[in-house]
Amino acid sequence: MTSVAETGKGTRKKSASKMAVDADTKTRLIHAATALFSTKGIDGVSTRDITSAAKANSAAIGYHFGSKDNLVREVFSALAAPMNRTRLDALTQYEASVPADAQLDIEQVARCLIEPALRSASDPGHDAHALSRLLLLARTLPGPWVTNVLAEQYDEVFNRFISAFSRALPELDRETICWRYDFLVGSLLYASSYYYGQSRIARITEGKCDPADVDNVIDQLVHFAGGAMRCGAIGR
Amino acid sequence: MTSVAETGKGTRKKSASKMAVDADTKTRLIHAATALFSTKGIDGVSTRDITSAAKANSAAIGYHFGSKDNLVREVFSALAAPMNRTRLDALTQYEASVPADAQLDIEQVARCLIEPALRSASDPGHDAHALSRLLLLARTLPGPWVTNVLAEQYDEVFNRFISAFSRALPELDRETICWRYDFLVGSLLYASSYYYGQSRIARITEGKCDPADVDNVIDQLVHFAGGAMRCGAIGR
DNA sequence: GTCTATAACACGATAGAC
DNA sequence: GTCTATCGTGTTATAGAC
Repeated sequence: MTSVAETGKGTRKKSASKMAVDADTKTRLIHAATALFSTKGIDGVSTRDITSAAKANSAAIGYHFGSKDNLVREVFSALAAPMNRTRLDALTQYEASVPADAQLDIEQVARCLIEPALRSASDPGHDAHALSRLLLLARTLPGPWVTNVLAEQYDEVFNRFISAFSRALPELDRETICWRYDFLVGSLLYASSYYYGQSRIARITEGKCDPADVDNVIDQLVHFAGGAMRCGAIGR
Repeated sequence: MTSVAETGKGTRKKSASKMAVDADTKTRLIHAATALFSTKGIDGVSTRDITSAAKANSAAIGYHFGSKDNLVREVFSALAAPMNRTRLDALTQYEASVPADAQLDIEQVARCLIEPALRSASDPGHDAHALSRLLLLARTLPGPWVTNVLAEQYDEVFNRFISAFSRALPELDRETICWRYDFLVGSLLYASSYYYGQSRIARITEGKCDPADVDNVIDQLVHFAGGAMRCGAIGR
């Protein structure tokens, strides 16, 4: 762990000295791609845009990733994994703070899901700023890169949060909870889209609803989620 | 076509006889573009894809629309206008059925918004099947075509439904209602995306939640909307 | 690993015959 | 109003020098 263990690779990587100190080409490419995808989409960015932004030559993507599509896959995974770890950690921590036989609080559970997403989506300096847009793209224009990657990154989140909501809402059947969870994800992604392009809601409400007040958006959405989840199942 | 009637070319459109019986080129282009955009996005479809699907020659889009972007605008408007007319008509009709000084029912108002969208999104034979995807694209990748067109088509819907929800929820401030309305739009668009590509919710719930049962999806979402709208404002 | 150069093709737009 | 042909530019991917 401390010494040689990590260097053994096909051709010996970087002699274990500087990791991301001055960012090697591959890392720069990933960062540049992330930033560009977040503002122009995937089809809207060419490999040349990326390599020139990363100050690499135009063949670098082919060399390091094989294809543009593989690059997209790596970018997406690199964004989704830490975001979901944050969510799951927050949920774990909250669950640990509640007695084992007690009900969970719906809003607290919802907050574990919502806050990390909106917090990073609203921060242009945060890498995960791009993530919600990639997720919306994955939903709207499923390209080849979507396959498996979405499932790998999100199935665990789904299962953990469905369990938590079930524990918060013991009287509600699982099917209803799954529907509402998914609807909530839609609201969350949509709200994340406030933070690129001009947001419609600010214009149409003449600034009364201002996405820039992130804390308020989070509170509003958490409350929205609470009300939606809490109401009784359909009697039909 | 038996004689000379169809040969008149210079000006003089179609001599007012057959309108869309055998679909002139311009109409065929719009239909082909709608279908293609709905499955491959806008950047994913070339003008040549459209003209060949419409069995027109490759210069037809330039001639009839001037540019690809104008075509996109026309496609979007042609889809959004009737959809929103349906929604507004449904709302008008419901409002007319309620005494002037009475409260409106939240679920009924929500249903006017939700049902037309999901009903057409889930029907592949319906032109507006493509609309929700274009709307998601407009949110994710705002291209030049978005400008003004979104506002023209949706501002009235926003204002009318905000008023209706306000009448249904007199104790709630307008700002909160606007937030919740917008979150609800996110859920609705996301739910519409069930109907292209493979839907995640069916897989992950092992078929327990099946988008193919459109009536159920509508009921679930209407109920979700009711619960979310109804709960009290944030006390803070 | 980095670079130049280019292959091989797709794009939107348009000119001009019919 | 429809067609062919093509212009100019863009794309991804790759071959080969260093």
